[in-house]
Amino acid sequence: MTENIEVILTQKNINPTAMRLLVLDFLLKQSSAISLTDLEKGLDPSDRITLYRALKKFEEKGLVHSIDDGSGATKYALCENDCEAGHHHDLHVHFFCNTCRETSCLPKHHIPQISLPDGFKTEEVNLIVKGICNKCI
Amino acid sequence: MTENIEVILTQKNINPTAMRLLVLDFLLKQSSAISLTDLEKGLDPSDRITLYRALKKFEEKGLVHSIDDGSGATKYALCENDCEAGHHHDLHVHFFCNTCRETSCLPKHHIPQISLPDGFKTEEVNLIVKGICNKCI
DNA sequence: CTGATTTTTGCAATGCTATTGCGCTGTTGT
DNA sequence: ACAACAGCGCAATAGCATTGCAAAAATCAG
Ligand SMILES: [Mn+2]
Ligand SMILES: [Mn+2]
Ligand SMILES: [Zn+2]
Ligand SMILES: [Zn+2]
Repeated sequence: MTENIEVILTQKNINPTAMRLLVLDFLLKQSSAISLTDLEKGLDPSDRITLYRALKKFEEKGLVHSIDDGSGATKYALCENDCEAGHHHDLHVHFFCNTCRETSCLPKHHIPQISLPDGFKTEEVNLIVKGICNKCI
Repeated sequence: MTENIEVILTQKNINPTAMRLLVLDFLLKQSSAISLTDLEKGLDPSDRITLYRALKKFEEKGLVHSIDDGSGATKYALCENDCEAGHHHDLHVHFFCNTCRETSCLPKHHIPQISLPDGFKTEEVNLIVKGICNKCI
């Protein structure tokens, strides 16, 4: 299975270092998006900055996308496989649960077309729905 | 006109202090949402914390709403007149210009209904569109 | 294999933003 | 005048993001 993880990194042109294998392994086990602090706690003891740079590298190479859910800490989650280096296609809704404070990707839920006033041009859209998740009902 | 500003505060049950009159006056002059730092610079020399508490009070009383546009600093803008203390109705789209970095309310552009998976319940929606604004075309 | 080069890593340090505590001040009501 | 209270200014703290730099590890060239 480490083999498997290594392949994923290599296919994305990411040098599969020990630390990166650990990070990707951890990400694969998550059911929701995680913050850098979550990652740091999950892989304790590891250097926060190194983990930060691993996530940045993954993001740059199209392996993860970052989510600003308004909690103050950026969250990270694996991309669907159609993302490429420098260009993400994560145009889906993100859900933040006000109870368990977990952030989830809803890849099946695409962001609807947003009409804008004349002269405005859309480049990206960030849609966060906050409420109660299915586990907290 | 100071009279006018004072009335607005009083109607929202906000004690019209000198500092709050200045803050509201400044807010009324803006064409886009502003950060605490913008306010601080605009009203220089004023104590940042006092301004912060003025904005928080305004928000609590339904006079302004805060916007998390992903820039790292919370932005504030006056509410449409239907907001009340403790309950905002600012379900409109916000636009962040990647060029001039200004954040605008688009009160005419309501957030569409977002469908969620079974078991998820919506409480609020934050929709930020990023792109080029009409002044920066 | 060995020295040079590039990549990763770990740690220190910095910059912002948000938020709270607390004492001083100025206002208000008795 | 005095007590009670609201508002203000300053200090301090906490958390997150980001960069610089030097040691360590992996890669490459001769
Ligand atoms: Mn996502
Ligand atoms: Mn708005
Ligand atoms: Zn939940
Ligand atoms: Zn603009």
